[in-house]
Parts: sequence; C-alpha cells; structure tokens
Amino acid sequence: MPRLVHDTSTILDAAARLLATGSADAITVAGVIREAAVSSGSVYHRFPTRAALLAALWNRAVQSFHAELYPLFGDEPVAAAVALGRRTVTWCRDHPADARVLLTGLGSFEPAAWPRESRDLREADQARWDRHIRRLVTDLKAATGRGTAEILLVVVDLPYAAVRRYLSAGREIPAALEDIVERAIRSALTADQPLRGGS
Amino acid sequence: MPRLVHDTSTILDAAARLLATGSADAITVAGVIREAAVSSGSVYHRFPTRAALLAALWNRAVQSFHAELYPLFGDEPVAAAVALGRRTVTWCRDHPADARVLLTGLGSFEPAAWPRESRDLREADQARWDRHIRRLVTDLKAATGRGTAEILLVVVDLPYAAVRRYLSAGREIPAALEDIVERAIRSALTADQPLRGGS
DNA sequence: CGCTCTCTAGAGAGCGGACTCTAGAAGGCG
DNA sequence: CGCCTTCTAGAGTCCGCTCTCTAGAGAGCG
Repeated sequence: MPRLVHDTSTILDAAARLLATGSADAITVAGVIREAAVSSGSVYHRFPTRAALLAALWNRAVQSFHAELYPLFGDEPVAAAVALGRRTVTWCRDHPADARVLLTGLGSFEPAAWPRESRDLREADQARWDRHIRRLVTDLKAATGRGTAEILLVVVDLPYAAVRRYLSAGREIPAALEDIVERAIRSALTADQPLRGGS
Repeated sequence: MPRLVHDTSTILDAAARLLATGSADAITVAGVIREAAVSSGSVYHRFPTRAALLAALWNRAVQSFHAELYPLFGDEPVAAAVALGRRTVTWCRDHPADARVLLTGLGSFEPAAWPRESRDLREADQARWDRHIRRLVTDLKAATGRGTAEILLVVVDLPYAAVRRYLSAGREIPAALEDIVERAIRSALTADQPLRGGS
C-alpha cells in the first residue's frame, strides 16, 4: 500500500472554504483542486463525481452536528428543547464551515445525483434524527399543549434562524446568543398567550 | 416602434420557476431561454449579463415584499412587530416564487457582478428598509427592555424561519402559521423570562 | 411605400468546468 | 529485487453556458 499523500478531509475542508466564499456552486472540482493544491487524479480517485464530493461534504457536516446533539434528547422535554437550542448555537460557533454547509441547505448539493451509497447514508441519518425529533415533539405537545408546527418552529427552526444572520454575513456569533435563544424557546413554549380565536 | 413580443416579467417569471427547481445556479441564461420560449437575442436585449438578470429578479422580489410591509410600521411597536410577522407569512403564501428568491439570499445572486444601476437601486431600497427597521428596534428596546440581537431574532428572522421550512420543501404554508408566528413574537417580546444570570 | 428604429431570431465563438486516460510513484510481500 | 496494488499527476476531451454578431421582422411616419 503506497502512502496516502492527501487526507480526504483536506479535500472536504477546501470545498468548505470555497463554500464560505459564495454559494454552493462556488464548489467546483477545479476550484477544489486549486484550493487544496491536489491533483485531479487524487480527487477523482476518492469522489467519482462532483456530486459524490458534495455528498461527502454534506454527510460529514450532518454527522458532526447530530453527534453533538443526540446526547441531549434524554431530559425532560422543555429542558431538552432548550439544551438543543443552546448547543446548536455553540456548535455553529465552533464549526462555522460545517454550519455553513447545513445552512446552505441540502437542495444546493445536488442530492438527486448522489451515488447510492451516499444517499443511503444520508437516509439512515435522517431517519434516526427524525425519530428523535418526533419523540421530542410528542412529549412537548403533552407538556405544553402546542401543535406540531409551532413546536417545530420554536425548537428546530428558531435556533437555525438565530445563527443564520451571523454565519451568512461572515460575522462572529455573539456570546449572548445562547441565552437569547434559551429565553425565546422557553417563553414561546411556556408563556400563556392564547392563539387568536381561542386558547 | 415594433411590437414588444415578450414581456420582461415573462423572462423573470421563467427565472423564478427555474429557481424553484433547485438553487440559484439553476438559473442559467440558456435555461431561461428554454423555459420562457424566447430567443437569446430577446434576453440579452434587456439584460446585458446574467448578473443583470439575477439583479432584476432580486430587486423585483424585494420591492414587492417591502411595498407590502411598509404600511405596517406605523403602529405601536409590539403591534407593528406582530403585524409585520403575520404579513410576512401571508405574502410568502401569496408569492411563493418571489419568496423563494428572498429566502435563497442575496449572496447567491452574484451581487458583485451587478451593473451599477441595479446596485444603486438595491442600495436605496436597503437603506430605506434599514431606517424603518432601526426605528422599530429602538422603539421595541424602550417598550420591552430586550437587546438588539434578541429583537432582530424575534421580529425579523423568526417569520422567515417559519416560512422557510415550507417553501424549501415546496409545501403549502399552513393557514394557522400567522397565528403561530404572532404568538411566538408576542410571547418572546412580552413574557417575563429572565436571561441567565440576571435581569 | 420606403426609411428608421426597436426588438427578435438563432447560429456560433470562446471559455471554464467535469470527467477520462495514461504514465508513473511508492509501499508491502514473496 | 521484482511485482502487485493503491494512489498521484496532469494533459486532454467533451460539453454546456455566456455572450456576440448578423440578418431580418414589424411598427410608426412622411
């Protein structure tokens, strides 16, 4: 076995750096080759296709993110929701490149062209994640009386929204953002504000 | 003067339709030509450049959106925040193609390559919008004691987040979403939840 | 009816990017 | 030391996209 001169993560890191300078179409194979100072042979040995490279970038980011959050699902539901929100913010601050990948959205990564392997990996991740989220939503419904759409908005979408403003502008995520997100989640889940037209 | 066979909005509508099928790089001039059933001469007669076309698409969407919201800034600040959130949701439901343009984000539209004219137009819009938002934030700080980051999150980013989930999946925006957004905004701005470590 | 001016049509040049192909470097193993 | 297998190198092909260019269609106007 000959030396593995370049690490695969080197290539993905270069791709993530390109993403930071623009949108997903800034990730060209030619660009990655330049940015990572690697030959096209090396890239195509690992990734048969640009779509396969994008898939690896996406899956790596998702796995890093989910691995960080899975341990937090155990608590009492409102506490879990708060912890998830806080940790989402923290993870984004600590992994801005991966965070940008996720905030760019799967749709930009040509999922239709992914090799089966990548697609299967993603679907397995997604199924596991969905199970956790669904259970949390169920528990939160019982604990707070909110509906599904409202819970998803507050628990899932709100932390992403908090962070998107800073990541897409390339600015630092403020230190106070975890507290702000916590307060928003907590008050939205527990405050006594009737919906229009009744409780 | 000869007949204006194609309307400019026909071309922009075709571009918006392409955006709906993928990310912003799905908007190619060649693709717009096919989608709108128009000759390349017609397109390049109006838009000297792909970037100019993207600029027109962006500016049209922004102007439609802002025109809808400007009248709502007059009220008492919390009421204005709620009204803005509700109307944002409604506008997105009524204009899903334009909404996708905005949610895709300016960064995907190559603003660096825009012709000066488009850039000036955008900057004027943006300045006017920022003035309105800044005044609202100031008033909300006084009325609620929240900080800038928190207000922006709840008033600006939260309604976008509420809508993004549905638009990016191509699903209908639920009829109840306005009420959900209203409740989230209201409770986040008025609930008595201390920030960690004080207040 | 011809002249002009605006707009349309569509062929094709030029370019950049995805991907292929061949030559070869380097470790393991007899 | 030779051979196999894995990985690297980089030139070259092909394709699609942006943009250009020329020919011409159709309205207004004298």
